[in-house]
Amino acid sequence: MAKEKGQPEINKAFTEECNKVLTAVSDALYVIGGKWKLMIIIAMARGNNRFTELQRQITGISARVLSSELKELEINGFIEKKVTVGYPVTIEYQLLPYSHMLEELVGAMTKWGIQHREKIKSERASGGATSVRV
Amino acid sequence: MAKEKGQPEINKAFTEECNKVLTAVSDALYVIGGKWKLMIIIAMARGNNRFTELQRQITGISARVLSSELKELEINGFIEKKVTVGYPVTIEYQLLPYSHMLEELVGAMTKWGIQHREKIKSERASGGATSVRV
DNA sequence: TTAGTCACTAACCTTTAGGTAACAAATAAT
DNA sequence: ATTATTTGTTACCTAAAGGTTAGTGACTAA
Repeated sequence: MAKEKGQPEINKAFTEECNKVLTAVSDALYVIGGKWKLMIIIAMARGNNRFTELQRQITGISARVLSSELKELEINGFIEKKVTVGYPVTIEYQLLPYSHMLEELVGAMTKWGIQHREKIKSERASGGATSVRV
Repeated sequence: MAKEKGQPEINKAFTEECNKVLTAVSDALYVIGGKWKLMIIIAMARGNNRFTELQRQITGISARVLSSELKELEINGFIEKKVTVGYPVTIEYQLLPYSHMLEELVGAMTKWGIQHREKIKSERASGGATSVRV
């Protein structure tokens, strides 16, 4: 079937565009991948700025994990830790502008997640098992 | 500071919207999270439909992982395995329509990933270490 | 005949993400 | 005086993700 001998320059352009996208997505997943990073940013964007608030809003996260994720987010320039000296000392985390660049991504993911849940629900309702053939 | 005594109904609306988004994102991450799922879908959308093509296009993935990820993608309705009987038997994977609903998400992630890489590069160039202050 | 490709699978191992529990220092509430 | 809350840290452990190596059966090319 002449394998990849035909249209070599078209193939190459495709491959390059593909690599560009793959690299970008891989980069993104590297910093915001994992179970919690986006969730923390989402909760903070909705006014949860204290450690305990975050722990309450994000069900299932433990103090240990929240603490280490906050540190990573700070190192990567997404958030800032603000310590207000006084009695008592209060600690607040603030989103930095860089976090807002994630809004489009979060929006797209939210939209997809809602559609996905709908799909699963309607599949359950109509008794359609997730098909596996061959 | 009257903590959460003021504006209780506004707080509640915020919390609920927040929960909705958190649930949606969590649902999305559950099915398309991880290092490889999106990458496979991206490569397939660009014409890589054979096992070996995918292995070549997606640098770093092993046969074992590719095989198991393809199975999961099939179970979740993203792709389909097509076996063409003949000499030799050929096996092709096809994206199902459901995969195309990920396009917006992939687009947003690609865009962000590219911006992120630019940011890192310019930080490196200007000698700015990723700041950590307490 | 030998070597190579395709599409995997099995067995095994390492790494990392994340969970659990306990503790701590300070202040607030009863 | 005691108990609870806030904001974590530390040590330990498990489970899941993913990597490595080898091998298979069917075909193809040299």
